[in-house]
Amino acid sequence: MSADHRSGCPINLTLEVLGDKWSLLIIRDIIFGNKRHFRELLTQSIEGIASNILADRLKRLVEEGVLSKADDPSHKQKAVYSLTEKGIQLLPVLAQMAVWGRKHMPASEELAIRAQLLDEGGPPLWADFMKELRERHLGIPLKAPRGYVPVFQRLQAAYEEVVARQKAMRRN
Amino acid sequence: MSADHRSGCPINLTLEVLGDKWSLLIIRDIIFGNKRHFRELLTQSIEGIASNILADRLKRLVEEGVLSKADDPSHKQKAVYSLTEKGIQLLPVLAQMAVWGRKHMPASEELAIRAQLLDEGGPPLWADFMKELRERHLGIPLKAPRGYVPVFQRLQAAYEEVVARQKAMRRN
DNA sequence: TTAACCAGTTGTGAAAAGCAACTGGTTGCA
DNA sequence: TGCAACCAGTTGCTTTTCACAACTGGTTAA
Repeated sequence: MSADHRSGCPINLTLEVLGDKWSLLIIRDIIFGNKRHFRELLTQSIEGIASNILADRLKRLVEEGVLSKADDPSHKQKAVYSLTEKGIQLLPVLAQMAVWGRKHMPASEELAIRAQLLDEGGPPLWADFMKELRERHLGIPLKAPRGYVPVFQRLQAAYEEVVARQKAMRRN
Repeated sequence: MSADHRSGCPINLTLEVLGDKWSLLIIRDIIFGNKRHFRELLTQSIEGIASNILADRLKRLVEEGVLSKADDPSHKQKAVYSLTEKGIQLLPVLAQMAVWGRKHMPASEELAIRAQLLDEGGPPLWADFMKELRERHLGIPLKAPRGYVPVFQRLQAAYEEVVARQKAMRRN
């Protein structure tokens, strides 16, 4: 344990990196929303993060090795943020937090559906999702059986279905 | 979702309750260290929490229904903090954070051993541990098979073994 | 009766969060 | 070529939270 840590406890060390109100939300948006650019993360964050805080957190997460930053070849000014393997392995942490929040807090239905699927699928589903993230963020080819529907797509479809159903309900 | 939440996302709601550097450390000490009193949590915290912050967090966690507070019958002034079911169900979150921290951060050996056992035991071990916590904090009798060694005790023994081994190493 | 213990509270300065406006550059289109 | 929209942030400012040390008023055991 180096002198800049409060203790060598694994839980404490995790909290030193992620123990604030925004870092894990940014990672959530990258993982579940596939937000890769500063502007996407800024303007499409439902909680409304401030630009200076976003800039600070992205910098910290890159320094900590949770994210990596690269130039977007299609646009000189665009930066692309990717998860590292260290970042991808935060999925189980996020999944457990989602399960707990859904069960014990007043989650809204359309945002809780992903948590429900993550809960029902459990660790095997998370492992599949992590393989998809490795393909997307690390360029590691995904060997999927024929007919495989990506977890990302299943979560997205379930979310959109709930939103559509809510819209239909409101019309009546 | 009520107006005092930034969003109805389960992950966000979890972070609104636990998204700071201390709340989960307090819960860690209650779960893994069986610290139940203010003074225990204050003086035996390896990270060194300040008394006003501890008081504030305990108050918040009680308000949020993660902890409950009761008088200690053996001492008029003593307050006993217990986990609620909502608090007990944070164990998987803590376990995943411990696993992540151990793997990706410079955890010290004696504090990492618990994380290793939690990792190896996985969800079945966590479920056993949660039953023990229900007995200790909620008074729900634990029906254990004969010869059952509590998870709490196994974690404690493993920790002490590492400490003893380290001490022996230092003598040479 | 006195020293140690109990759960906190108070006062203060330092750090972090939050908001709005702004910077300097790039790109696509007329 | 010129201009509007877009890009990743930065700056200055106010408000809120954190952190440390000292302190409070009461309880318990010897």
